[in-house]
Amino acid sequence: MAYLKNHAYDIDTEELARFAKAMGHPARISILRFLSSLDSCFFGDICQELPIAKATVSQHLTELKNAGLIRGEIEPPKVRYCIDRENWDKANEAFRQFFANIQPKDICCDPQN
Amino acid sequence: MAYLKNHAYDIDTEELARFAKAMGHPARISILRFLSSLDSCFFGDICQELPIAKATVSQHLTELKNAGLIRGEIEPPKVRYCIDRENWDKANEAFRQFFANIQPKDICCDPQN
DNA sequence: TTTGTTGTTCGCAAAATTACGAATAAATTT
DNA sequence: AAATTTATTCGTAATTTTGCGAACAACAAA
Repeated sequence: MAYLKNHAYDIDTEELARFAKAMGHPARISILRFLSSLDSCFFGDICQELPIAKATVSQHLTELKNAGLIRGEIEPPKVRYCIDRENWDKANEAFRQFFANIQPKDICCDPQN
Repeated sequence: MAYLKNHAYDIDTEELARFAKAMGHPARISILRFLSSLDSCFFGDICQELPIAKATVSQHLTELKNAGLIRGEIEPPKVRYCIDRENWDKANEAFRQFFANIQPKDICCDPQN
């Protein structure tokens, strides 16, 4: 549901959430792992790696494209996909910073620490 | 929708996707940022930070708990929340490895590189 | 021109997500 | 005992997500 106020969360938070959301499904993690393990490949190659129908794979690819994590270019009659380097690095940095910002361990409340 | 086959994706992929999914909403990123900036705090403190109703905050906290990223313990009549260090580190490492596994830049297909 | 290959889009259904106010539960305070 | 504080749960609604098969579009090959 869309918020009435527009900038309810700050830009960095929204961006990190968008990257995380795009990665929030095992099929999409699989696609990203596969694509990041090679230079590029065709839709059909990705399809073979996954236990789901091609229509569904296509949907997941669209979501990853919308999040900026991958690119696709038509090479008739095929479509070549690859990681979008620029945004991949951006996402990497966003996650890195996010996790790095935690308080030092010795002053955390958690009784198990 | 649940898959018919059980182990359709490997464990690491499922785990990373679960962490990512939990982080896939700006309210939950905000909660995690807030909690990781201090040792611990009460539900009410978190609520004040967010532009949504307390019932919704409670739901988001439950999701973060289910993903293992936070903990909550009752201190009547309040509830104290904090980051789950163990799983936080696990998630950090999972994301770090995920992004690190990409092929070197010079052999990627992307024409913009 | 017909046929085949490749991948997206359409139409649909089931389930999950996000959100809220009201009701509830649990404990303390008055 | 009644009232207050704190946070969760319930009930409900709107939207999004996930998934599939069938239909479609675009191009190549026969």
